[in-house]
Amino acid sequence: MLDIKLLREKADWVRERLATRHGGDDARVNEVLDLDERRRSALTEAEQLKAQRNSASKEIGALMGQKKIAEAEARKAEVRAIGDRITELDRLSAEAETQRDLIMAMIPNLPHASVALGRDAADNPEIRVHGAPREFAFKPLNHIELCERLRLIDFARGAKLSGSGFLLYTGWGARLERALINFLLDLHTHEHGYSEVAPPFIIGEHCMVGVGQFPKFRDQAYAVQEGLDASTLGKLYLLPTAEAPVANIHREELLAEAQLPIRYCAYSPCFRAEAGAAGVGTRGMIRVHQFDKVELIKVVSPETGYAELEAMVLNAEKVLQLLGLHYRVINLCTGDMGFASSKTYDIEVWAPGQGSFLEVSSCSNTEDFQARRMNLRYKTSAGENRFPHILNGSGTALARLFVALVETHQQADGSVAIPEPLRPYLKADCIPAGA
RNA sequence: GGAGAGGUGGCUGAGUGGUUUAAGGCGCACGCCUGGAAAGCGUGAGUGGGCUCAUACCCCACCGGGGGUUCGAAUCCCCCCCUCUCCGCCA
Repeated sequence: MLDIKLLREKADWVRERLATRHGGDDARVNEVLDLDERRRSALTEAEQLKAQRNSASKEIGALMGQKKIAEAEARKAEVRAIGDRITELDRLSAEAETQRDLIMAMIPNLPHASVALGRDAADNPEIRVHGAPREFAFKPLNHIELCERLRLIDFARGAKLSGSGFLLYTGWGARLERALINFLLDLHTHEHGYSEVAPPFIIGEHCMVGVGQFPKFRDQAYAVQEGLDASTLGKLYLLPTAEAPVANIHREELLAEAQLPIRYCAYSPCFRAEAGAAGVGTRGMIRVHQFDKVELIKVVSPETGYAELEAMVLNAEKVLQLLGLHYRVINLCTGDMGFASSKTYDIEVWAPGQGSFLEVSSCSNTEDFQARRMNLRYKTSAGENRFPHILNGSGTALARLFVALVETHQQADGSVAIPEPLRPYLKADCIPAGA
């Protein structure tokens, strides 16, 4: 949510900034300003009348105390008329406010000044590259072939259980997934200073609104209902990312400045309906309805927000470095950024079997956009209440990391070598070919 | 799911229709006092919104949330949420 005061005071500038991003050019700024004006004029009049009524009621109380019943009754009749007008004005201002906030909730965040202008993914500047694609002395297999040969994933039975887009990890595959989760959590908690949290996987609608998933992307979520009781539908959702519950941990709170910075990491499965994406790259494990992810969340002061973002990207990159993977970091241009973000870095890992980069992490500073939506504030030592910056980043997504790992470290004999840092977790230095 | 008890400021705890601008206490900040402290005394302190150049005044709202009754609601009525105790069910 943008600051309504910013819209009032710098409407033209806001419109300009919004126009640089995808979906930002149809933001209904004028409508918001009009509703805001209507709200305030009704509110101001209502408040004046309420002040009148309050003092009149006090007088009536005094008259009653003095047993001047007739006089009191006369005043009552007077005030009753004011009451009707107040009811009407309250209705008008509440209506305008609801409408205003409904539209405000659909307006995306403003891009940070350092973000490159652009239309889409083709305009994303590359920030840095680590390593190089591995050269193979044999013809490398893609992850689907590898998973089938090594029985890491049973694609057919996964689909049999839940439909296409759902994976059944088996044997070494299941163990590798679990090893990766533990490896990531340990790395971020022990080496990078995050505290681990384990959130609910089913979350309230307000959490989705708080991080900006709703109302815009409601059709991308799985809604749950209790049994066949349709009246419970729409209240709870399967989380699309741990960002949704974890960023909301301190919603509606007023933190002390000394509590910042807050750094959380959390493992969770992520559920995505991927509505409209059916048939696009649905084979294998690159785009699925459920995948595991370790998420990083920070709540920090605005002064440190962007330094914390840079640090977060490095924390995510460390994962790929330790696993011996080739990757690049890109900066999403204005036209390619997500709804709630002011600045986003994506990390893409090289997958030899695909011959392409796969997005395994997206690190964003949402500035005060999410904090405002969830009413999370902190009190400065000077006593001022401010909205903190809220950052989120994948550290990292698992399914695609799994793909890059097995495709990159496959051996000529059909086995998959396990990078040294991961060995203690898998309790093995390779996934054997004959498994 | 059933029965009961609760939800008031940073904490505690009064308040069942009108000097309550939410008593009192604890804690907090500042000041006085003191060689310094404690005690004591005094002052101050919440959140959001409106008006505004103003973070100055003034005004409105806020006692879990939302409706209602009333000239006036923390207080009365209705619905919902949460916490606790017991029962049922259950990993």
